[in-house]
Amino acid sequence: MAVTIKDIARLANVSVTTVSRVINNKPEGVSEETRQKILKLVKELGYQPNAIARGLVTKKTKTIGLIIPDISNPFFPDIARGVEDSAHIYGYNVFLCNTDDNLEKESEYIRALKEKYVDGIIFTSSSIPKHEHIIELVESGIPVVIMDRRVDSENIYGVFLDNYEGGYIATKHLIDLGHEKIGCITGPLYTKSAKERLEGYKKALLDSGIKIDEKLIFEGDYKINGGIIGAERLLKDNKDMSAIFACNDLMAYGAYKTIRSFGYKIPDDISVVGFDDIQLSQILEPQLSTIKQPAYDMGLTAARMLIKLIEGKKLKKKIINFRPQLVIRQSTKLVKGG
Amino acid sequence: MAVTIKDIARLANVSVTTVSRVINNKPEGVSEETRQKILKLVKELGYQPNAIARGLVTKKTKTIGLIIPDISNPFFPDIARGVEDSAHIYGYNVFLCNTDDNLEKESEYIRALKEKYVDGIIFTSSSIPKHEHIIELVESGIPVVIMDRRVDSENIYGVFLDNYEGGYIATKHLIDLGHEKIGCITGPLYTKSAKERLEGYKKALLDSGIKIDEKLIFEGDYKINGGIIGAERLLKDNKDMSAIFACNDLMAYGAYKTIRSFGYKIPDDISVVGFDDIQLSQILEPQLSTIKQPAYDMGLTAARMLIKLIEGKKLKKKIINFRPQLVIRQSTKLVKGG
DNA sequence: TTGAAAGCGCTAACAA
DNA sequence: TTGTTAGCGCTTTCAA
Repeated sequence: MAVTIKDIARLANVSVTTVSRVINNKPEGVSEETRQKILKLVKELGYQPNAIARGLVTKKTKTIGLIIPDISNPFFPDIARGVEDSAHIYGYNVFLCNTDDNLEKESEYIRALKEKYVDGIIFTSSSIPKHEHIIELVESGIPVVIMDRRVDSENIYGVFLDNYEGGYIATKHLIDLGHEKIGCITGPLYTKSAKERLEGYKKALLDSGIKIDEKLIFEGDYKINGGIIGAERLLKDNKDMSAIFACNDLMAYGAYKTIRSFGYKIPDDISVVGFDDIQLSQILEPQLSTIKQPAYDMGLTAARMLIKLIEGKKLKKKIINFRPQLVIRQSTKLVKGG
Repeated sequence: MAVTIKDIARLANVSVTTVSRVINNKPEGVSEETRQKILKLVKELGYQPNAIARGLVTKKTKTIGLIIPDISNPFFPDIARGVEDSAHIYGYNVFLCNTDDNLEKESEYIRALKEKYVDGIIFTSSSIPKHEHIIELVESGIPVVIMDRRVDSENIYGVFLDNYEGGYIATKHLIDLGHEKIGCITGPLYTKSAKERLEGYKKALLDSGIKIDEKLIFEGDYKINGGIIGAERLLKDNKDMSAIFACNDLMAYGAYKTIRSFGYKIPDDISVVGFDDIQLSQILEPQLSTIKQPAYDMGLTAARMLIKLIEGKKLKKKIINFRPQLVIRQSTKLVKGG
């Protein structure tokens, strides 16, 4: 049986109220003498407040939920770390939930987190087509911050990346190097991020007076395999293609494999640009030129927003857009004879 | 104000006890008729049990804590995913805690998790030299499963990898390929895993009648940088070295960089073996031969053990040792002229 | 400065 | 089969 506030009170000859005041650092209402007496007992007995009991009366648990598709997708650990660091600073703990973008699991976790009275939820999902349960979640009154993959709804708080701009600058970089026949391996086009990156790609081409060729566009899956298959298709259909924009790094890795298996060299024969800048993109040979998403910072920011929301503080903005950044490494090069 | 058991009771004209029985699926003590009536109301009103209130009385929260050094270290996401999947199956949620192997943070998280009355904790740390707080944690009565990095104490439950064997088979693989001058970049030697891998390396050499040369051993840090520096030192000091055993994949990546910067080819000039088999080891060029740690399975198993412990079920073994497995890819090759 | 008492939402003896 | 009641450990209102 753990020691409780009652035990302390009894031993100190005071009421539980007084002990509670000391435990919670209420500045007034306790004489310095009794405060010291209580603090001493707390230390001696190793008293630890029971957060469950506290939560029952305050309705606050100092706990948030982080709902993501999959922590083993290399894009999410940095986000998770950012969220957790931020939470830890403010004294919160975080529940990790993996949904695999599965609607049912999303609902399950939302229900479980609500039952456990988390103070707020950070939510990422690509299930855009059917997101009633997200809207419902948001409207249910519990503070929610949406991350990374955009959701349409009024009064939503969110941390996003400008995917359109990312697609634009990735493509622009290739164009600046003289490439004109630029392939694009997109993400799954039911996600907003994939659509936006593709739009950015198209706009960059148009702005440079290059015609959009549907044969140069392949719908991938944000996974390595999509890159493998996508590059294969693109290389077969477009003998004169000199560069590929893979809409995430994982697919760029897949493209690397295929390009090599075709006997081409990167970047001499084919330039490649990725998207995300996950850690290992610097280790690949040749190091991948890519669009950096500040995942850690986004996590940090999302948690900070959420906690401000929880604690009723004013937020300057409901939406914070992070700007992607071009990181030039070794996988892109001037077009041959360009 | 959320709907409570009381509301349901009032509307159904029964006592809260009866409602509680239905909510908790107690098989007896409720007529089918009232059960249906209550279930109907539960649905209509969207009643959700309050896990906090429940936890206060039952002392069970259906929550576990996962304490790891750093989720953004590529070795941990798979473990975390395994833990979370297992937990989810049994109806538990998991708190994610990153300690950076910092003793103070470890203690902080342990305290916080106890205050939140988690039912159990899965703990990973490399802070072997000063692990009184871990022993204390274990003795405090809360179910604990130690993961990956071994701790010495009686009655500890744990899921470990046989690092000694891993070090042995990695080295043996190189010896079998004809290598004799084999460098070793170890992990931080205050960790047991690093020591064991090194011991395995030494034993494999001795078993083959090869003398141990301290100049071929470099103490790294399990990070990319350690691999970079370690390979540099080893290459400079040992002109005839033909292979390197890097005690984790991250350091192997670092070694790749250095080896290339020296103008050597992998595996033609220098063979490299890693340890862990994290996802991206298959993507590197050349693909890394390495020792596979079944991280996901280890996570899965650790959580399953913990939950059995929590629920008072019998455990066959207190310690489960996973066996490492050699995965031969393209970074190892017969020694030149061998 | 201090304390009495109510109550958060639920479970679980025990009684009917 | 059903209900009464106490109590989990804490915060908070109100009164002293």
